[in-house]
Amino acid sequence: MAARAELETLNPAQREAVLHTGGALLILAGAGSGKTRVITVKIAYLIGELGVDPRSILAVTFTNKAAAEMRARAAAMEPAAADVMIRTFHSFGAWLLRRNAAAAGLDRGYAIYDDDDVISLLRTIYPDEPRGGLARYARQISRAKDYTLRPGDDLSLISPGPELAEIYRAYQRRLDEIGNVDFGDLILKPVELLRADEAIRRRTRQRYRYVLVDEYQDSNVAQYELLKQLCDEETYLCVVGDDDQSIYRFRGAEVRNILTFSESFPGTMVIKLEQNYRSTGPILDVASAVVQHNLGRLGKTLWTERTGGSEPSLALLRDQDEEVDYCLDLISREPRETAILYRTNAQSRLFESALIRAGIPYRIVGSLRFYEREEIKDALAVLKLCANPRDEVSFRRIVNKPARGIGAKSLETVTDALSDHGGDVLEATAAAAAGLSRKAGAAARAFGATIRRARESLGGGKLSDFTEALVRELGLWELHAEGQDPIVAQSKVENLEEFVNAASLYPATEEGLAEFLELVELDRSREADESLDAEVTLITMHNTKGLEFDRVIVTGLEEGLFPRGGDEDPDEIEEERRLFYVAVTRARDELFLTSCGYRRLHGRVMDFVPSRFLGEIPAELLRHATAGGRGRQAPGGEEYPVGGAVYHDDYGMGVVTSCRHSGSELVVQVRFETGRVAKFLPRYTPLEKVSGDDW
DNA sequence: GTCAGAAGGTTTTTT
DNA sequence: ACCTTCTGAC
Repeated sequence: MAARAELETLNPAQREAVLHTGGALLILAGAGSGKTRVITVKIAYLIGELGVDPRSILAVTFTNKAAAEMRARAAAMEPAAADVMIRTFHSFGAWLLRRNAAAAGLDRGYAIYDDDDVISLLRTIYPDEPRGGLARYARQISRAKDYTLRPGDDLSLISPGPELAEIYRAYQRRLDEIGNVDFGDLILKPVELLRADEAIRRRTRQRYRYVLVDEYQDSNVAQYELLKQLCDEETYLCVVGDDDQSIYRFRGAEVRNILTFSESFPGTMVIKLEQNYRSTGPILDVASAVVQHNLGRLGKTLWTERTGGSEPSLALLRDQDEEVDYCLDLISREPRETAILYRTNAQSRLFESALIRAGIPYRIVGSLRFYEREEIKDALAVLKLCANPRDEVSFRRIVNKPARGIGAKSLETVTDALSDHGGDVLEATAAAAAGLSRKAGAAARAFGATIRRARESLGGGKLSDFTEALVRELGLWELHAEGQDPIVAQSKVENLEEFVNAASLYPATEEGLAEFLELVELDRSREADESLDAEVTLITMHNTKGLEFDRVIVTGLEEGLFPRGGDEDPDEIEEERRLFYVAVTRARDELFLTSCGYRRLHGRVMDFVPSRFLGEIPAELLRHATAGGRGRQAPGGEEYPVGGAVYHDDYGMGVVTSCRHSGSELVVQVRFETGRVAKFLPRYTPLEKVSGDDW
């Protein structure tokens, strides 16, 4: 269907958003309100009806999946949309840097370091620092870049002391010497490039007259700065997002970007998309009731024409085992597309083993990622080293894998020689080989020669053949094929084959290699088992964004687990509340909530009180389910007098410090003789009242 | 270099 | 509880 016909099927707000021209536009699109549709129709309309050159449109998303979907849907309406620049923020940044490599101080063959590579690089600078410390530095540096901060800037926002500046400076110097970039650089470097180079800035602005941004609530400060650099007074900027779905603060996303968009871009028009096409009314009521408790929001109320629908249900359960039973019971009683949502990945385990036991096929999203597997990272390191012989991180990963006698001592000799060879590890290896032991020297020479020969052979043929031959020649294929566990080995070989296969679309040239590496580094979202169409999906709440299911079970609604942490940071609680909103609005037809009285966490059993979010839902919106599974114990309803003595099997004697109702639950707080204070639900946790005589 | 056992540390993770 | 990382002995 062409854009014009498509327009007729939109609701008035959607149509207004598509037709809007002039100044900046902020589309506040509630969950399930058809925002992707609006963007894609807008792209098709610009091209097909307004005659806009598709090459002058830039559409930015956060995930490759979203970009691919946008491209496909726009092209279905308007074939010329194939020429629109539709990319993720990072991929656009990488493209801009590759295109202006010299001006950005980079080699065209630069590779992108992922988080693990960043830690490895930090380790070369701080060899004695434990991994946890390095990971913290890596996080802080990454966060600093999210805020466009450089080592010389005030970093107190990220970390109080002076040490971060020094670490960041040393890290960046080393990274620049190597000539690679990290994820943060893919945004920050383009910002700096556009700021510093007027000609490139002018050229880029002249090319993109229309800039569209999806999921704007997830943008960070650096991405905002990039938009600022891309847009002049004449650029048409349209951002789409939902402040209530901003859930990546911990990664540097700034809700303020969307909250203050109108001030940042004067003359902004705001259009709200509030009609939801996904969920039933009662489900939206639950979502709205909770998210309304947030102070920092623009405010929007979802509504739907979908009347009826079953009442969302809350089950207060004794523990995880009952929770698992409850979910399986729902699934087997009435099979249909169901997603089991949880806050932390650790919670998936019990569900997984129960589903296996019950013989119910399931799909787990986001567990072990393809590109994080050892064998794949090895193969990637091989290619990265071919692309950039200054890549010390990749060199270190594979130079002695499989073991060929190049130990720590030999490595040190090689890296000591680096500065004499412009950082080229292959040259340094050749030069240092003479100073090594006979065995290490020969091995190092052979390793270096293999990589060098491979680099020289670039220029034709298929990248898949190139990759396989090299990985085999280096002994990595054999290493992984002959692990102790034949099942593991089998899967490793299959992964390597899949990796090689992915490279077959690229030529074995320098450009082909760089392109393939970029694709792989920037698109690691694919799951190993995405083809499996099971009815049951296990997934973290974060991972559900953009997805929808007939039936959703939100599990683990317990204070301390969800929301996580205490009351210290109100912003954090608001973020968790948005996560609840995201989770609930994934459901089309049925919503179930569960909360456990106690659960095993970090090896010990801990008591939990129902999540505050449950208390924020008016009682009439929820049906209270009785527990399935095994029977409950301890009759509820009995009051515990404050000051009265109680006995708990694990904690011993204590005094009641408070006793109140939370929803329909009686919550008792006890201070034990040990000094420990804990809350209990007497309905699930045996808490024996002790008369004064027994003390 | 490899292995076993100890110690440590545990949110979420589009790129 | 569980998984990764560090350590010391062979």
